[in-house]
Amino acid sequence: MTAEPVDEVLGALADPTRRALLDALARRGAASASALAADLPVSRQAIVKHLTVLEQAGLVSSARTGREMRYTPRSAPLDATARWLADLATSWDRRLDAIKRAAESEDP
Amino acid sequence: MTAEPVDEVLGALADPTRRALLDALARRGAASASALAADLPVSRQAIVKHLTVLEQAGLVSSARTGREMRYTPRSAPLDATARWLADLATSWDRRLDAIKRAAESEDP
DNA sequence: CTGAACTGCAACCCTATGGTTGCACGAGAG
DNA sequence: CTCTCGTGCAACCATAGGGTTGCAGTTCAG
Repeated sequence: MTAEPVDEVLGALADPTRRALLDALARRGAASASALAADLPVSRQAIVKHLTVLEQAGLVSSARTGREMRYTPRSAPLDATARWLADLATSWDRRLDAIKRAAESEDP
Repeated sequence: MTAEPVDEVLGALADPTRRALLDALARRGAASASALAADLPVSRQAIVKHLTVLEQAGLVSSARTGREMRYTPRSAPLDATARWLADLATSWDRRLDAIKRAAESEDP
């Protein structure tokens, strides 16, 4: 049912290290795994793993230049997920409102 | 740095079972753990654990009526998180744009 | 009063996953 | 040509966390 990209985005965003990584990436604009490893308190390998997850979620894109692997943040999935959340919120509100109104018109 | 509620909301939303649980809850408007256990393919105890996580994230509120514990979905954290994500997206865009412009005015 | 319906606590299992280290390989820099 | 930098792969460790079962305690229904 929810095979949509939102799954992966939420999963990716759930990890604090990954969020810090995205933050560092956005600050630099684009960077390699080794460069990012200098910023964060984890090994380069850990960062590579996180970047893989983020890329699968569409939150970063990778491009090789020579021996370097450059990662760039992608905002589109963020926007999509934000809309998804907002829609879900209004959907809840509508439903709860309907239920409340139904109860009011029956009880008293 | 990110001790904000967004942390917990993202973490809570990352789990598919939890999302299904929220969906069932929104559909019913409000329900007890036992009632929800009938809908989902997991034990009541598992559901209780999930509800605890969701409540800590502010996504549901609980109220006891007699021997029943009734849970209600809360949309506010969803909206807040949606706004957070949207803001983050625009922040990225601004930054990347600035970097790109800077590169253009220097290189050629 | 007795039994059924729900909740709450605790002990446990097991897999997913965040993290590490070590090594081998391709590509520039000198 | 050689040295070094950065990547990629693989094995491995340890904890968090999703899930279960069992049991004791409340609160309502008959």
